[in-house]
Amino acid sequence: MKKISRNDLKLPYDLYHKQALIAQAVAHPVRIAILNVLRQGPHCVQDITHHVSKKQSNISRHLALMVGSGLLTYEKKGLRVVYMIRTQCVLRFLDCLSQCLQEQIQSDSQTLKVIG
Amino acid sequence: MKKISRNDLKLPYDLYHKQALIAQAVAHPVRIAILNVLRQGPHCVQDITHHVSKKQSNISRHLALMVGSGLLTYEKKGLRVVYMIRTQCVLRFLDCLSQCLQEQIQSDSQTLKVIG
DNA sequence: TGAGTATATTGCAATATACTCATATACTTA
DNA sequence: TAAGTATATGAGTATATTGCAATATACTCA
Repeated sequence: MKKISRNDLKLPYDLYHKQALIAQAVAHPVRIAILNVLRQGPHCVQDITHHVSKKQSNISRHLALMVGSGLLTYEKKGLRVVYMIRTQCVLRFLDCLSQCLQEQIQSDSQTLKVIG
Repeated sequence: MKKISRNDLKLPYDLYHKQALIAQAVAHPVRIAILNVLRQGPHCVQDITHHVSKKQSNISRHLALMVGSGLLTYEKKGLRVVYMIRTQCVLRFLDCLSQCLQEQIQSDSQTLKVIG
């Protein structure tokens, strides 16, 4: 996830790199679980940790990563830090993933039919 | 829908894992570049390699990964192996990434306005 | 101020990923 | 069959990611 090539792909490659960072930020089961919690509304770390049932330090790391990638934002409320989804696109993204799975399953069963 | 006691996320977690695999398969600049080539239509490895300007072995591995994740499929045509996008969702996925970037930029400039 | 709570960060160890070179495989055609 | 071409793969190395335990930081309230 580094090196940039020299020719006509230089411009798009930079764009692709940014897009990859976003996809990467979603590409982990724990992070998807977190996003599905936050989809219901803002939650503090404690609540998220409880829902996802992973260690707090672990959750904290994943949250920091997603903030860094621009997927999430947060507000400090006293002791609590309340995380929330930053842009609508993240939700579309999740829906897109669901649809992908669906389509793959359909495509698979199609293949099965053809094979017999 | 029965209720699960302690680890209520165990079931979805399996789903999230599968979704993460799909996101992961897209989460690399070279793979996004490849997808944008294949979006124009089926291409053989040679062509893709030329467009993306990376080593053939490297491209080959990325292709194999995306086939494994169900994003791509291929047909052997003599010496050539022609790769193509398997399901429409992949294209929506790419569009979604573009939109994400756009929204993030908008959100950023919004923040700038508020601050300064 | 000090105890208590929520969150973030650090230092590992284990594992996964990416890249490259060299080589193997599969196919075509002279 | 031999030579040539397109693609895939093995092996080695470098780097990134993940999870956990321990610790640090930040905040609240008595």
